[in-house]
Amino acid sequence: MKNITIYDIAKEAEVSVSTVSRVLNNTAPVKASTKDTIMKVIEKYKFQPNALARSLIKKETGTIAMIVPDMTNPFFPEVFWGSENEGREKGYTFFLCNSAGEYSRESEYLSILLERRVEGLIFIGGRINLADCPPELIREVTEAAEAIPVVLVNGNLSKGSLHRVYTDEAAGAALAAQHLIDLGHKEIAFVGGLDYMTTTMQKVKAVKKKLKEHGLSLRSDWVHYGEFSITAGRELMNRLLNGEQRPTAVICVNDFTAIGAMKAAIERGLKIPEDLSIVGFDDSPLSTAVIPELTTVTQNAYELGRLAVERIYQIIHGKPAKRSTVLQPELVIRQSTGRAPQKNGD
Amino acid sequence: MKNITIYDIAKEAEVSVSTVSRVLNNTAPVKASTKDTIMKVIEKYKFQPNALARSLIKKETGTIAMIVPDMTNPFFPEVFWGSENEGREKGYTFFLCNSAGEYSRESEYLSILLERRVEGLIFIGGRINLADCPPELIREVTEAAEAIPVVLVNGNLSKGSLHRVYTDEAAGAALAAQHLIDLGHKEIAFVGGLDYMTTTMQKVKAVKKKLKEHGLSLRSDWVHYGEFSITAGRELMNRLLNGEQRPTAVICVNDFTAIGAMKAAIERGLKIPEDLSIVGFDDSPLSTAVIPELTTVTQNAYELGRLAVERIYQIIHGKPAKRSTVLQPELVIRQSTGRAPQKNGD
DNA sequence: TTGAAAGCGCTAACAT
DNA sequence: ATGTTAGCGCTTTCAA
Repeated sequence: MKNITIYDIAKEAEVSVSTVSRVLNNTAPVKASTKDTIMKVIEKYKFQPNALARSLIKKETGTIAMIVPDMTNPFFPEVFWGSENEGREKGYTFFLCNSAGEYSRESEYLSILLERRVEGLIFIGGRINLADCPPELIREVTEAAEAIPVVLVNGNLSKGSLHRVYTDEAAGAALAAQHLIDLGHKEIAFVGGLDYMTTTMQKVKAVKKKLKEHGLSLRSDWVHYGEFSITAGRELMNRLLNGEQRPTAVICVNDFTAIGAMKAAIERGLKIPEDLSIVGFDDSPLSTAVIPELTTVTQNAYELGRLAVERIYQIIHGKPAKRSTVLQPELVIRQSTGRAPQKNGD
Repeated sequence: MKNITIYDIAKEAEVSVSTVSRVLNNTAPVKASTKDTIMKVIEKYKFQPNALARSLIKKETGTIAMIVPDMTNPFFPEVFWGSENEGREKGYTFFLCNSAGEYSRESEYLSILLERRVEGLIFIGGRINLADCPPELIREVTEAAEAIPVVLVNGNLSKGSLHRVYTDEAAGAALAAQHLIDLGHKEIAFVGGLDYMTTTMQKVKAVKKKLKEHGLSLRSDWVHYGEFSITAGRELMNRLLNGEQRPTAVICVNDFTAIGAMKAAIERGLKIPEDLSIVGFDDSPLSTAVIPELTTVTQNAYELGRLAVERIYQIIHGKPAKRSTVLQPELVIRQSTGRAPQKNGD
């Protein structure tokens, strides 16, 4: 069964292809009557113009791609949702590519997407959070950015030469620390996150700084690095609680690890927040799903995604666009944090 | 800056375009030396062949699309992940389209995707779960299915004429009911889900049937319909608990509502599972995030997605493919269910 | 208001 | 082993 084309429509409507094209895109006035007959034929055959052919000549595909590290962390679907919702109105359709944390997949997708002539690329997670990203991996991205607009979400590469949209994670971590300090906590720990990722490092650094400001310090044996998962949070928390002394409050790298940490603590009979306060990061839907509800730092995932698309749009249309946008996080105080327990014995 | 094409490469390498095409696709033997020089030029210009032009002539785009209702429910990202991971190896890139539950968006995407000549379409949620789907909405999908392979995940339309992959939700609900009955529960309620969606209806029906088998019945004032969210679960549970009598166990339409229900119960001072048993549905990551961990029914989200792509692949390649595949769910018993409380007074 | 014709960048016969 | 050429399905000058 031959595919039906604009030629078939033209022939049946007894006009030229250009006229059909004109009614399809209403790019020029067409007599109402001829327009009518053409529309009839189009509907009769349920003709769908081939977007590929159109893109080929117009050099516009109307597609944007997003590369993410992990769809099971609700943070990323929410960023995607923000992007898609913003882009849809503007006529874009979205490719979603999961790297599963493998840099080789990122590379693979990078080249596939370039071949597909996506008009913009949103990169989140993976190599752009590496404290020390191999030059080759950086190069791939900067090269892509020479061909199409690339926006990094919550990450960085090559010293800020690329467009970025991000939350000030350090400020968020400082907020969390300040909150705990205000509650009288002096023994504060940090749990979760790989130590070679900037997401983790920035937070740890900010917590240290904030504690220092108040004459406190972050004990090195109270910093436990690891994955970003619930399981990891649980394990790391157990390790922490196995130590000689235990802190009265814990700041976690994200909500997943915070929940894992909460579970570990509760399993040991600790009461939250009476015995131990816990702060998460992301304000994902999970944070209100647990009991007690999690005190956490907002990441504005939706807004990050939305802004990334807005930026791409500006770049495509040659509008002035600043290279980086910072979102200030906020602390959402819920039930997992409370006043520091009184010291009596220990 | 002119786009660099296969012609530019050919000219610089002093060969014809066909030879370049040959090394690009290694579709025919090319002398090693010429191949070398061509490769050199390709790398020199970082030439990326235009996938649109290729697709146009080959009539293959290497793309598959998935239409989902809601990215914030972790069930859907997991289905997507299953699809993408299976499809990536086979050379497919994925469009992800969120309908946000609006049928008009589904329609819009349907036609956009057809124009983009995706090679397969995975449809999940939305209209395919409607007990009584308007003919027009059905027609749009069946028409799409005439052009490309369409697979419905956990839904149905037009009496099984379309390809389907789904979990036997009724069997899952029966499993849940049986489990509660085995624990001695006689007063069982159902919470969550819109009453005009098949996901909800099938479950309610199955629970009723199972209870009947055991000489029990599902009181109509113990069935509370609503959205599928945590908030809805909470509200509906509150409504349920405001009733004259309360059940000893509740089956929820999904994990979200189950968690909402759990929260409502706990807020009222009920102990789970001592006072009240709760069963969820989906076995999403949430189910192990909460305390107590949720007893739930597996949906095999990843596998559903994977199978959908496998099916599309079979259809494209003309291999025999059965029209529908059913996955049998399993009950995962965790901490939110326990023996029915002893009646003494009330 | 409409038509003819030249491409967009590539692949695939068909030649050589 | 390599080159020539005719499209794929559309948009867009340029003419009429």
